[in-house]
Amino acid sequence: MTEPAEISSLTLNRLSLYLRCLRQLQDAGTTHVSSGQFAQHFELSASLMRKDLAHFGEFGIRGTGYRVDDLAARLTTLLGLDRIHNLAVVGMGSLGSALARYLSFNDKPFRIVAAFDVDGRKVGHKIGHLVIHHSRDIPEVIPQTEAQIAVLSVPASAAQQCYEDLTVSGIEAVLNFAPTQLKQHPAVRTKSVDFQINLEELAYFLSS
Amino acid sequence: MTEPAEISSLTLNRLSLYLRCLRQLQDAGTTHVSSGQFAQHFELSASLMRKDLAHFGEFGIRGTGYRVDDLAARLTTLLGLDRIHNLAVVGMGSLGSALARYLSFNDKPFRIVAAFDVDGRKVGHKIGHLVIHHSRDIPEVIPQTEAQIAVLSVPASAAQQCYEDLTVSGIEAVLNFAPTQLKQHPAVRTKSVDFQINLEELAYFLSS
DNA sequence: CCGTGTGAAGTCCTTCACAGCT
DNA sequence: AGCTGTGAAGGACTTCACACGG
Repeated sequence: MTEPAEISSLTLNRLSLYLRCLRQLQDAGTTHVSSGQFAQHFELSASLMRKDLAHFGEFGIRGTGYRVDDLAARLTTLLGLDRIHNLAVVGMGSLGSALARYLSFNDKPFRIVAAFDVDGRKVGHKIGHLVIHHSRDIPEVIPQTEAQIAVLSVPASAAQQCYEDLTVSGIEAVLNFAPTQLKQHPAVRTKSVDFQINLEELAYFLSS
Repeated sequence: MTEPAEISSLTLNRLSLYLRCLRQLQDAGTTHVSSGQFAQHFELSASLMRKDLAHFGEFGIRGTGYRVDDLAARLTTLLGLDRIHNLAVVGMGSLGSALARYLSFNDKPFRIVAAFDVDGRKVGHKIGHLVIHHSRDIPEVIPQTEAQIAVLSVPASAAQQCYEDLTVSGIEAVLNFAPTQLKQHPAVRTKSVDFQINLEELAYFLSS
């Protein structure tokens, strides 16, 4: 009813999605919405949305629906997006730089506090106001920062080593972009974003 | 037994993953592997792997396991990765450029045949040997190429419009990187890679 | 005897359908 | 009357456990 027993990834990801959609409604000036209208507009499931929300309590008004501002605010708090989370980016190749740039827009609840690369030509240079450290110094530098989450955007061949350096440096979570199956550390929450596998899935269904 | 009834995304994604792992074994010189050894080495499930493969036939030898080369070859064919698939990249910002660069390594079964952006300073310039077209010309240019899959890496605000232009131009599949819920076209297979939502999931579980 | 291939069991996730609140 | 919140039904995915082939 009130407290998260153990919430599934799928539900959590949808909650993020709902919040994003609610913000679109806010921008459009919509103040109230029912689960049915919401589902139709964004091509989602109304009953699933209600079930997802039910994990955390009651958010709506029977007979009326949901107040957009209220639901958005409550989801923001619930997901912890009213706090700033500090990130370390490991691997400042083109992907790492793109992610860093994207995350540096400061209306977001994420802030980059450390950057690493193995390339001697990049080390010491600045990206924004941030010095790039050598990857070998991860265990030394991370504890001096408040970084909780690491974004791992190194080549597949270097990913496992970097991952392990991060785990010993006290990082709490890792978002991996390297196309490799990491041997996971149980105390570090780890997710992979694997665009290659998604592309291969699409390719499978093509006619020719 | 033999023919794909209707294969799930989850199974398909794992098949891609198995193939990737098998290639690591090939590089290490391993010629034979049982599902148990494989699962232990890569932290996967042995019985699930066998079930996944069972969708497509029999691949192993009872009492022995799998021949690495053979299984890798059969998965490659099965997933259609022995053919080249042509891509269009829409949105040549830092993310689109990073993806383009990554995909241009030519041992991969993907080849970029068209690139688009709205930025007048980029249009007409070349990325590698490829001219960047204006996004408004998508419906005109795409049919002249053999592009089957589009990679959509534009800002969220432009994603829906670009998506629709792509669908009318005859694209068969879209891999969306924009953090927005697309209104999907039924004839176009569409997947989203949403790194923001994954990051928010990690943030949820952090202590402070 | 070992490991695959596979029905059956179990678990997790989604949809249905309706009681109850507004 | 309309819509939420929710038990119960249904479906999808994973794990179990063992018959069978090598």
